[in-house]
Amino acid sequence: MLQYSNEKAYTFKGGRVNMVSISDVAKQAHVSKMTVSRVLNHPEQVSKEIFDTVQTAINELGYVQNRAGRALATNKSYTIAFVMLDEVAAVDPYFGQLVTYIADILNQAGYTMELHRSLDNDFHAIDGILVSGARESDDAQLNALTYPLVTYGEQAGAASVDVDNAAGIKLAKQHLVDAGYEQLIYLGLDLDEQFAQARLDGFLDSEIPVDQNNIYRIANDDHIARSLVQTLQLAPKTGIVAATDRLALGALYACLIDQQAVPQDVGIIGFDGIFIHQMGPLTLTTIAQPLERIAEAMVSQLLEQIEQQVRTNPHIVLTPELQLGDTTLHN
Amino acid sequence: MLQYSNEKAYTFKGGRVNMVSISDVAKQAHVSKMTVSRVLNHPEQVSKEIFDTVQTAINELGYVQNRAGRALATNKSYTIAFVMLDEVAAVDPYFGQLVTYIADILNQAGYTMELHRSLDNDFHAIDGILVSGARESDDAQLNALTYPLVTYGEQAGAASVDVDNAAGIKLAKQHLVDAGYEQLIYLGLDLDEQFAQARLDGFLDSEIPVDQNNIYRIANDDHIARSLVQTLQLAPKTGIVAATDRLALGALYACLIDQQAVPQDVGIIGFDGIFIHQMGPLTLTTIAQPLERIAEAMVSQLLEQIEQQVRTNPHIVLTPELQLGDTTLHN
DNA sequence: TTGTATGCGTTATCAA
DNA sequence: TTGATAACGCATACAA
Repeated sequence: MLQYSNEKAYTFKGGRVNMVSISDVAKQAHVSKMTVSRVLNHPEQVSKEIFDTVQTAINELGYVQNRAGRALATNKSYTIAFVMLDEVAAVDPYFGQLVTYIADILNQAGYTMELHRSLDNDFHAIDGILVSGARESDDAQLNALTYPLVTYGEQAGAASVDVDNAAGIKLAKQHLVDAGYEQLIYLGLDLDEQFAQARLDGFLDSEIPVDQNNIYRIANDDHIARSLVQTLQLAPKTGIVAATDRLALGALYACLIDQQAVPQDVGIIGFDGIFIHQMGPLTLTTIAQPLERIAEAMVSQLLEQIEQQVRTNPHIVLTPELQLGDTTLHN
Repeated sequence: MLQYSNEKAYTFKGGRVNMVSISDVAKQAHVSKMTVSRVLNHPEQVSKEIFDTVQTAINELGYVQNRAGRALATNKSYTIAFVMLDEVAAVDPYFGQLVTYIADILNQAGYTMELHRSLDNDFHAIDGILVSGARESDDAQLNALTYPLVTYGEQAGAASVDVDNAAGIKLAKQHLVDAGYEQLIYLGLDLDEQFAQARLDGFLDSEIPVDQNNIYRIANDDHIARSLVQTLQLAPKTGIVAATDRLALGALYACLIDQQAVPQDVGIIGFDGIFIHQMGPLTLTTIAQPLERIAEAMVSQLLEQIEQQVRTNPHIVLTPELQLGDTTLHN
């Protein structure tokens, strides 16, 4: 099923085209290579006249800096590795957003982002590493890395950026109570990971007492959540706190199928706020992870380590925000 | 809301740690630099004894090749730029999968993948470019690039890999007819893009005649699709062909709310098969884009250009596949 | 089979 | 303010 049609074909002379180097620019501008280098890196040290001459030459020749040469000379590559250890199938939409934000922010700072999917390969020519989806079993490998490093999610022995998961769930509870829901149910994850535990802890927080019998822990699957919720006898004015938007969506389906009025009789609030919350028959009310702020924090912490040439291990915690949708009552 | 706790802090001596070079290995193994280089690049030219000695030295010292040095010497960087021009919010889950496949495949081939989000920045130190989400307005910029280039989706003057959208929709029609649905409705996109037109063309294909009055074109939004379908009088045994899974999901919501039996009375089939199709109360039957094959085709076509040092413009078309779900009747 | 000399493009150092 | 020289780490060409 392949269609080939060679309309235009030209060779890349000598491997690549456009091999204008700093020497070519220097010749064209009748100055030394160093002067050209200074125009690029320390323009304040160059006289206005020469600066203009060199700039003109650069434009005329279409000179583009060769990063390999610079990397070799400066021992800096202006490249950051983003290592994505999560299973994409499980975290899909979140991944796309995070990687995009990080790439954009790094780009603005003059860096390039490489994408890696494993810690096993050697890293070459990078100035630092960002990691998402690391587990405890990755600790040894992470600690063996000799690069500036920031992880997403708490990690021993490494700088990290994380969301305050417990605070997020407390926010969710408060919102449901404020909206007049009287009985709270928790649809949680049966995962043995730190964030899952923290979200459960948030639900168990004593400020708003809850009934231990109303806590369920299942896999992060909307179909399973739907089945579970369909077995429950939901009293009027029930508020469902789901540990993820995906679970919340399952609860919503259950209500829809069983003719429960959402948000009048049952309120549903999810967690994450990334794509999935808007994929239901109703837009979910959710606790939104501040992905852009997460990306910014990860990058700025990493660049600080690079600049200071010191590896530090701060644990930066960001508070998620309530994002109103159509599955809870509110003004 | 920041918590800092510096447990361990050490400096990166001289910018980075671990600056073992080929010279250090050579010294340790009592050979010349060239012999070390050969062990790495042409092991067959080296005697077994020396090979082992050098390998031992490499392991002992923890030597990692410096890519900048190699790039400078060989004029190859073993780095590919993947330029993602799509709006992430619109194509979210698809993007995550594609970029992941491409990164993995490139990695296996010994390449590193950089992620870019614009064609505006200069590209340095790359061997080739992959592009997704280009529009006609990007043609000029793409043609100005002097690197080996492959785009996803048809593009003038560049090699491209695309899905046979018309064939996919024809597959969908055939499946619905085979399943016994008698009246076909098309829920299409109002976009002015090539793929949207191709999918419509597939529905209009004369092999299975359709009624022009049963064609609707809207934005790619499940809420809008739901509203639209709710206004339709769906005769029993109606088959809905949706141009995207997101539109199909909207149709499914409409049926659910209006108590139409899916798949018994109404059959629904989507297009894309990436994440969204499994996010509904029922798993969608869909025409799945072969993302992994797309990624493989893009990479292999690009590497071929790089190897041959020739820019060619084949148009590679891949056929999508029917993926059965719970929204159509079948055995 | 192994070693020597040279150059890739850039920047830092030092001298003018 | 500008320029000459050396160095970064590696691989190619050539010599031994």
